[in-house]
Amino acid sequence: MLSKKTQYALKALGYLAGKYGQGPVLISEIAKNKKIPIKFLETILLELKQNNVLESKKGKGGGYYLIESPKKTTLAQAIRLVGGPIALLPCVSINFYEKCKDCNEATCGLNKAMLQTRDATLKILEKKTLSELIDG
Amino acid sequence: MLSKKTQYALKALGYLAGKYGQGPVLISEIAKNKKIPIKFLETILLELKQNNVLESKKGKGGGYYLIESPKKTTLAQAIRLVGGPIALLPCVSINFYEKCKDCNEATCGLNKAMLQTRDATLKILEKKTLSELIDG
DNA sequence: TAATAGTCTATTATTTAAGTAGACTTATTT
DNA sequence: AAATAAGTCTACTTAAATAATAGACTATTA
Repeated sequence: MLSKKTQYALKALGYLAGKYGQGPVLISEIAKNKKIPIKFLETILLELKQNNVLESKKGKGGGYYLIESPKKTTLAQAIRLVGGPIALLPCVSINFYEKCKDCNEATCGLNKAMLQTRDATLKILEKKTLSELIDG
Repeated sequence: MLSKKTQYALKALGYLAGKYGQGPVLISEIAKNKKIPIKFLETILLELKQNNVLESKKGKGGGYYLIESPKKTTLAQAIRLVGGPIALLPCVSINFYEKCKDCNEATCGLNKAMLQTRDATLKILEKKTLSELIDG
């Protein structure tokens, strides 16, 4: 299961995808529409900005907005940006890999099963983009 | 990512699958071989017993063992038994379903994407059984 | 220069993971 | 049959990670 943080990030990105090209969007607007705790959302958006997905503008008329077209970012990329592993186990994670303490990956049946599910999941998440998160 | 508890449960079940039909196995033996904190493992095995997957025998010569052949339990079932959701979001989980606060599932693109990944994952995990977790 | 809106730092709450202590049960030994 | 050893079972405590809150600070616009 994705963490709350990752879920909120995807929701927020989806909302911003729907407003792409229309200028900055207020944090408070995103929070209200997507029912996300505003202070938590602040830190998430800031992190997405530091990862060069979003840009922000301060002061009146400010807010956050997508730097690139929603079609340029895949869901797999978006999930990883906020620290969300996609694999079900660390030993089959590409970006959050950790070796198992107890098993030999070459012979471990669990590793094999989880590798297959990871590949199946990635096949989908690497095809879909933020543009598919737009409502309607 | 599966919780530690779920990961440990799968490891332990795999170990017991390899010893199926050979009588009770000590908690301490499983813990040592699978590098699982023994007290944490105790509670996990107890839960699996209460869910009618394992049986135990107390006293000297005691321990835990699988009730049924390893081929009878799928990985999907095993993961769910110890409270591990398989889906990436609550709104697409079969056993841990929760409605989203902010979206209409019929039109939500995120919901749709996550449904697809869940189905792809289940397709694999419902075919594999505990017997495939046996080492070697 | 006043109001607006993002940025940063610190703190609190909740959940999950791990560890500890001891009671209870069964089987073996004498 | 009683004592003891080997094991599970129950309750409680601590630690770490995740989630949520509060408030001061900085930049921008009008």
